[in-house]
Amino acid sequence: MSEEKQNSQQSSTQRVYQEIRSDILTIRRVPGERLKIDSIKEELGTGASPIREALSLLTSDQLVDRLDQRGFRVAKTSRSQFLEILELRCNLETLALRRCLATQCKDWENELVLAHHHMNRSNIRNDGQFEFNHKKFHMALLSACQSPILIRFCDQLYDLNIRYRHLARQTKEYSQRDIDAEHLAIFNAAIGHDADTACARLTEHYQKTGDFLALMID
Amino acid sequence: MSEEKQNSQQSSTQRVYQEIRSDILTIRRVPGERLKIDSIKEELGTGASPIREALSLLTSDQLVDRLDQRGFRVAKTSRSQFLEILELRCNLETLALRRCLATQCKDWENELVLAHHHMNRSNIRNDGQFEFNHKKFHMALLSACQSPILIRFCDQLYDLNIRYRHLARQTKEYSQRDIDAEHLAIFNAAIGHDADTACARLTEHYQKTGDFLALMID
DNA sequence: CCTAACAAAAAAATCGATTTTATTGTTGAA
DNA sequence: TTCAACAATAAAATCGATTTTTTTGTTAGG
Repeated sequence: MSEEKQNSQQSSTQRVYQEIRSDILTIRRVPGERLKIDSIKEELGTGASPIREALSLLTSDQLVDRLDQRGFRVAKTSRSQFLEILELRCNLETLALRRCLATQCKDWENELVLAHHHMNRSNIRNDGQFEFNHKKFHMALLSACQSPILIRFCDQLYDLNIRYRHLARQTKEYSQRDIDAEHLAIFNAAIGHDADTACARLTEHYQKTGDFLALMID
Repeated sequence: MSEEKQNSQQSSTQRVYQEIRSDILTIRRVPGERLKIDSIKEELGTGASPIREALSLLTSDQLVDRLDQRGFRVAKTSRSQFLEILELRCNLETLALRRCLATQCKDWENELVLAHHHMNRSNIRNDGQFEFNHKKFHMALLSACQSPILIRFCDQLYDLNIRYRHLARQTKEYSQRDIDAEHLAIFNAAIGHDADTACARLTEHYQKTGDFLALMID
């Protein structure tokens, strides 16, 4: 009902933006690939203007490169960028997490509990929402840091990293490891207001996933 | 010669982007102001498409807000955002600076020496390039950190901060304090490979300017 | 065989006009 | 007076066509 309304209200630019964004994050459009306006026009059944605008927006997400007078292409990936993202996430997210814990905010705890629960539920039921709820959980850890710009940076880095997960998945079977336990350890430390442990578990979590993925990339 | 060529080569979108960006950074377009396509069309003598694209690019810089179906406006400023930028800059730039010092790169030192020299020269001669060279100096401090994304974040934050300097300038006389000495202290510590001192001087520098500006904003 | 000059094709960039959506202003009923 | 419904206006969003620019392909000269 409200979804239908939203759908018709949503601008063509937004629709194209979401569509191409999702294609890039899941490697349906591969790194380095040219994004021809005419082709996309046919694919998505829309004019050139919304497409160009959507691609412009995607350049700010660092998911698309704009070459003046030579069109757009999907941003390239590289092993060095993967490691760069990993390190930045560890740095920025622990910074944000520490601030959340410092504020002692009840709303934050509640949000975090729910996010963790939803993530686990998606995982058990395998309802196809795990990716979505996984991001929700990680962002919930940072949500009370009182710094919208920092949150934005972390959000961007999260999305940039998704591509590498998909790249690794293509290469080999992507094991579940014991991600649940890792999440739980972060969660418990956060709820227990133990900043040092929470940050340590968070960076361990990223580092482990990182080591695992790094084997498969490049 | 090559400038003329570049000028004609430069796309209309790029020209509009630079133009509006500069207007926003210097408060010629004030925070919150609506950016009407038609008005800008007349002002800059170009069509709607390049303008919409340029504005889309500016949203990624966080200098413009896009309200779906309701156009664009100059991003608002606030005291809390000012403090947020200040704190993030201290955190991210010291992170980058430490990495530069860790790499022991000769090219970096040379670049830094030149940037510092150019900044001082502009200041003495008052050649109108100080703003430009000041940014160059600060970015030179970070340039060898081996993390393009981190540099990009710092660059964005630098530009976001410019607006607050201009806002403060409008309010009252903007004193030179002893900025030269502060820069020199950072420079010397960096050249001397003293990471702790360099970072301390850098954050002091920002904090001092911050305290000064904070009095005048809001 | 290689290269430079040119022509043809493809694609990007831009424009002007049209369509859609939001905003403003007006009227009339409670 | 106050509010709702509607009409008029203004602006955003989009489209289709045109203009530039780049890329590709071909030929002639060395």
